[in-house]
Amino acid sequence: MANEKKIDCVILGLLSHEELTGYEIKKRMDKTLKYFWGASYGSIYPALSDLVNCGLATKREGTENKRNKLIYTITDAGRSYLKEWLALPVQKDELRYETLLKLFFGNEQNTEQALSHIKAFEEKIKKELPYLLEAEKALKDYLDEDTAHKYYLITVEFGVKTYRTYLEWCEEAKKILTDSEE
Amino acid sequence: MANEKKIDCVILGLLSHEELTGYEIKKRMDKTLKYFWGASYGSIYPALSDLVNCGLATKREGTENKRNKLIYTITDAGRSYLKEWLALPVQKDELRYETLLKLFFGNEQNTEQALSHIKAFEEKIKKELPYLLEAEKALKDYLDEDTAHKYYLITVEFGVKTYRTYLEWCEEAKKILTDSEE
DNA sequence: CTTACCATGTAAGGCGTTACATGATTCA
DNA sequence: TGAATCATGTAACGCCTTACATGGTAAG
Repeated sequence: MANEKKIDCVILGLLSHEELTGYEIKKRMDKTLKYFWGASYGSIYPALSDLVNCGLATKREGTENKRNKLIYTITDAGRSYLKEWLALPVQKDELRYETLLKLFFGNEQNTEQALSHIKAFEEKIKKELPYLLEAEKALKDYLDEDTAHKYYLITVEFGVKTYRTYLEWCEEAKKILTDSEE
Repeated sequence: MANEKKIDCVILGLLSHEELTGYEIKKRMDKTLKYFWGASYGSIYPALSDLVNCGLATKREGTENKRNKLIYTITDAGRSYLKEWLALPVQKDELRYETLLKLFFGNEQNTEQALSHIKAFEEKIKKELPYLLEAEKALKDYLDEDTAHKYYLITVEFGVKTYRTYLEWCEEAKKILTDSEE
């Protein structure tokens, strides 16, 4: 198996508590993981083939509501591999915010432009925050139903807290720019 | 010119207020931009060549303290290009935290392991925060010296605020895990 | 009947890192 | 004299996204 390819680990993680198709994996990721780990079909389907080739998952055909599906299941080897990866220290946490990049060079543009970048960022966050709050509520209500829920909650809390901080920062950033204008 | 290649824009941004060598560009980025935009020599040097080929920068040889250097200067075309890019809306702000990924799948490992990922994250943040605070102080003290400083301050404030929130989150995350143990 | 969603994939290309290769100078 | 830092690059490779290609089903 290739060394610690993250997309493989993510998929194994998702498969570790239910069988899924490639399409469903993408949906799961778009709903819950996309805040800290994105993936496209172009990386998911090839990764699934690799996992099968390496014996970390198995593939079988299935039919559901008249639709043909390729259902993937994690193997024991897959579970071991996942556990080994989880035990290793984190290699990299990376943040790449183009918004901050453009603001950093704000002196080369006019104040209005910088403000509009901040406002666009603010709107995006305000649009996404309700989904996180919804997830937070659902997880808190059913925390005891599944031991996995507290781990999901931890990651959602990260999102809620940072998003609220982002909004506070937007206010402060706008203030710094408008105060210095007059 | 290739369409909006970010590394080109970053370099032009840095060149927009001083001439620099490739080596110095890397140092600048490691000190200030690395919190939201990283880059390696393997991307910087080729990008510099591209910029010269496209007429967005010029290269000249220079000697300083007995050392030979290749000094890059932004051209008028380079300034225009930078301004155009700054005026365009932000395309993507991306966060990729492997720490959150491993915690999301925490149910597949033991609580101790999950806690150790949180602690490692906490330590990394605690180690970096002082540098941000130092930069914050310096920028606030000399805010009026240069109109660019308020833009730098905005990005540093982003770091300070989010890092403090990260530390609060670490406490909460640890609490969620240990409370559910007993 | 046509739009949206379900479902699976491939190919080309972009973008970047790591490791390698080289060599000068400074400082302890 | 050996390590650290200054300084510039290349090559191989990894990993991912975008766009393309295809076709079935559900719902309005």
